[in-house]
Amino acid sequence: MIQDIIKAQLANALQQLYKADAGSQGIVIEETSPDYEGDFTFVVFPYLKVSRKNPEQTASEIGNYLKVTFTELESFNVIKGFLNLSVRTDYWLNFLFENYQKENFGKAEPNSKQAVLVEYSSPNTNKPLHLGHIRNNLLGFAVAQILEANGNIVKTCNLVNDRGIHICKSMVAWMQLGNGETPESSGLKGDHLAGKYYVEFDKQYKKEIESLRLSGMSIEDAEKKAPSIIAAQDLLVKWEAHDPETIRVWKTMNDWVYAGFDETYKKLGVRFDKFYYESNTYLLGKEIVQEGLINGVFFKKDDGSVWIDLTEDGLDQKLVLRADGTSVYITQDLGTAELKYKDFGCERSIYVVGNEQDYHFKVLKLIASKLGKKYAPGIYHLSYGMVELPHGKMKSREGTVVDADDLIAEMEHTAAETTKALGKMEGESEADLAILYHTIGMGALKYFLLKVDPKKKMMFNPEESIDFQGNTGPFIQYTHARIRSVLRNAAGFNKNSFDPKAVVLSKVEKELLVKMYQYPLVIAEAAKDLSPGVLCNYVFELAKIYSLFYHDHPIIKEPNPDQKTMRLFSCELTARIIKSAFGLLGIQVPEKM
RNA sequence: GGUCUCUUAGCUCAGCUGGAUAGAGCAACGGUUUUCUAAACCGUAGGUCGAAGGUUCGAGUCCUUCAGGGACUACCA
Repeated sequence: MIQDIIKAQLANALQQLYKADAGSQGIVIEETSPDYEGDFTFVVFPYLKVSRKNPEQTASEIGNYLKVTFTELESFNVIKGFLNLSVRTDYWLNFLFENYQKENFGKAEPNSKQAVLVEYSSPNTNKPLHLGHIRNNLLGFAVAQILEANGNIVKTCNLVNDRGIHICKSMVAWMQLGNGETPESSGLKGDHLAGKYYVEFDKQYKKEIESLRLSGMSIEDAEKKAPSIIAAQDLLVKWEAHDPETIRVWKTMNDWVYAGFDETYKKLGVRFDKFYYESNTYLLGKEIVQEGLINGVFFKKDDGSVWIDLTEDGLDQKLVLRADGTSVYITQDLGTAELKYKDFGCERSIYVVGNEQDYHFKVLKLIASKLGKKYAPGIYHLSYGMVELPHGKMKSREGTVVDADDLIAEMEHTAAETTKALGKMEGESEADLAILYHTIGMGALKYFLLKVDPKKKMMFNPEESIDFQGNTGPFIQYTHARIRSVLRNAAGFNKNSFDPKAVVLSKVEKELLVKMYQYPLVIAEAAKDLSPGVLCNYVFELAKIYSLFYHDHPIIKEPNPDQKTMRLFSCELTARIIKSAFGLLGIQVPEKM
């Protein structure tokens, strides 16, 4: 990379001129701001102490030194303490020529880096997926893809929360009110059917609490004594005792939900290497408790419950095993971590889970490391922010959710309307159009969710539809479609005649080349930060520069064959990068739209 | 109460380990199509980066305090 060469050159210059031992690692250069002439900028302020000259003199001195030693340097200019360096045009043209037809440009050597396990999605099986889950799924998928492109070996898994009191609530309501309703008989998708009874349960439960309260009971008591909740708790006990009828209903309902999830996952385009089910893992972790007791990490209270004291680490005491010997959430997760390590052998393990569980994962990692687990340092909670509506957080029970399937359907619908209104796709088959609408609708939705920093909470207003113009998925997809159209029209053009010396680069043309040159670095940065947003920003900037280039320069009609070739190569590489980057984000790009 | 976190244009968001005059998109207003796809391009307007101190050559970025949001602080998962 040219950046490394520049840094080495600068380090050498500082050494020779001022005897400053910076080492190329310590040198920082940045992209020159567009308002100034140059490609890269070196800020000399930190080195005034060693140069003992004013900023301008120092920068000029370094610039003049580089002019002699650095052959790729075209020119330089100095403004205050900023040394702006321009790289020779040849360098960028050679880059283009060498890479324009590389299928995997930007991606690191596959399987060249550490193995990583990414756990994401992890749904509850009592209700359908909503917008928050979509964010989780897209993030998990994109992060896995990005890590893979970065050279990591990546495995993905999904820990399905298929048991517990919330599942029993749906079951109770269905058993009492369902009259044997099934997805077939109701025409409802399985997960939506289960969700319907989850809501039914809550309605009935609330009514019961209300009437108990009217009869003089306190709220706390009413919440515990309401017949519905008692029924649900009974059911949980029966489930744990493997009562055949309970297990049968549980299995039936869960299977409906899985069929529903499967459909939604397909529409979202996410996949998993392995599914874990909590019904199989919820008893895990007890051996670890024993282990911790033996080596003194845990302690037992008089009632028999087992705890860990994390007060030294600024946290509280935390229960790891109940007095009756049953495990709690953290116990299970410790056990599951062990299981995952056994299954995949990944020392690095990423959990894509909402930021409401920051505390839990802090504790998990801390306990694992106190237990001396090899995988403890590699536990990483990719803590993403909630998706909020104008009224606040989404709550399934209260029906204030943006349903995943509804939203996907709406996005496809809007894509169809917009496409029809533009009228460019007339004559295409219905089947092709359906695929296109899905591609564009999902492109808009995915880009919308992925472009914001995962760590930050984000706002979604259902009243305002997601844009298809500007900084959006469809704009970038459109840029790709446009390039493909140019390349189709240019088919048959003889690309052999390419003499770099006969080419002149305009400002935009050069900007485009420099932008494309950055792609490998952007993948590495996105992987380092586990942030698909970095990639979104990059590909948007690329598409913008391309659009300007396209607007200002003829491509097919360019008379100079070398210039024309250079432009076609630029088109080709831009299209490849857009397709590649969007691929990592899980977004398809159309040939026409 | 304690811990964590957020606050940048009317709205939604960028801003890399401190660097030049704080950037996009949407919304508003005006312009560009006999020419390779106008889901595009160009322009105008819009900001005391929540507030106040501090650190230094330099702070949206680091530190402190305060204000206002949010999350967590379950023998629920």
